[in-house]
Amino acid sequence: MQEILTLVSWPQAIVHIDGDSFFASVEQSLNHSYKNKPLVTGSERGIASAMSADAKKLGITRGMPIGLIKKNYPECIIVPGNYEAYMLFAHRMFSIMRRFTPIVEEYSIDEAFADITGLRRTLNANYQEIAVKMQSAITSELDITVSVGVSLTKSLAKLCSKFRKPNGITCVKGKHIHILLQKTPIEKVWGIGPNISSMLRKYGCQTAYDFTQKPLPFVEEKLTKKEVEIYKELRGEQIYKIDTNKKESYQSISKAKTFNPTSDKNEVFAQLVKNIEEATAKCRKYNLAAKSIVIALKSQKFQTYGQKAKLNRPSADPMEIVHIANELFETCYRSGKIYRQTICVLINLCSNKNMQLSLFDQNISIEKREQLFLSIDELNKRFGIGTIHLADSLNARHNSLPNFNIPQLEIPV
DNA sequence: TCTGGGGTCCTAGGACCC
DNA sequence: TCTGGGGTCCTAGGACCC
Repeated sequence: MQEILTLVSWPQAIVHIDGDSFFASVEQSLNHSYKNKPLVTGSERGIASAMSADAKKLGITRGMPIGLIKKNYPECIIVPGNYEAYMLFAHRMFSIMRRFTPIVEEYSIDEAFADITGLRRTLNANYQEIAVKMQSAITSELDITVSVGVSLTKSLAKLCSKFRKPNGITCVKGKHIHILLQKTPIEKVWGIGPNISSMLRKYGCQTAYDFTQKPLPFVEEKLTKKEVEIYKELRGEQIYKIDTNKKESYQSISKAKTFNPTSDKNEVFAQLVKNIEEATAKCRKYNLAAKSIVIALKSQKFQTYGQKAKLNRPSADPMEIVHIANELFETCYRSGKIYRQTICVLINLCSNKNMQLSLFDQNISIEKREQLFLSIDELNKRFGIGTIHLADSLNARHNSLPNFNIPQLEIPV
């Protein structure tokens, strides 16, 4: 038996904070009449995105169709997602954490890590007390609850925050890590999914502890770099640093939308064009341009057919991309087949600054079009997404006309 | 969970070059 | 024509996350 390393109890202290049913909690914080009631968010997507504790008690789960919830749980409050509010709450949560330490990583909309190593003296409290202070500041100022984990590494802190939920706090120092790991089934480890865990179970690893007791050469031989890193993290060795950089760019941007299954070619293509418009708009928002695109169609039977193409030049121009996508679409689309989703992925993104124009591009028309789409972005921002769109996506929009008195403008490709 | 939407990173294998 | 060895880059696809 190998001993898990940690002669010192706290070589480093990492906090992980995880919002409890975050979207639902924000809705309840904003509207007190929702408190202590079953509530789900996500009506605009047709499935439950998040459920309040009372909704969970009824048996409502993530991904459950909204129609089914309405039918079976008429008492449940159903609201559309309000992402701006969720982001605002997230920002507040992160700033509260930054009062304690500048080393904060915004991991997702409802999760963050913080490094509080060495702050006991400054803050005049032990690590657990610091975590408790963070938690109560968030709860009292935002009126939501969060679960908190503290341990030696990000992977361990994440296990801790999951250990007691909701509104829990779990603090595990080096000499007690084995207890936490023994109570953690292998598939609950962050980064170990169904595939790797079923493989590890075949080698006798039922719990995270069993995994950490395998010799390092075994892990290196049977698994990949990622699992080796997780193995070390679980043994208390810090591999993943806290990344304080804010996310400001993307490797890829995708848009997918499920619709009522149809074999109507024009409608399927219109759905694709709509996705392209939305993806390229996001691309322009971040001053990015795509070097390649992928389009895919998902059939009613959940088979996916995709095609990829390189663009002549990096672009975020929907008219240009629709043109290429049209050719790809023709090779994917099978007449008579019923489709339920189209997907557009912009990949190999680069900055749109200093973009090289190819020899044959007509610079003036490209610049004019860029101006045009910037103006359209501004209008869509002011009056609502889809106020102005390409004529090709009209067939995908008949159910979602905006309800204000601006005529729909369409731009022919 | 008869299955929504948006991401990231890693690896193996092929193409191509010296 | 056969053979050797090494490097880089790209791509498809797997696996996982929230």
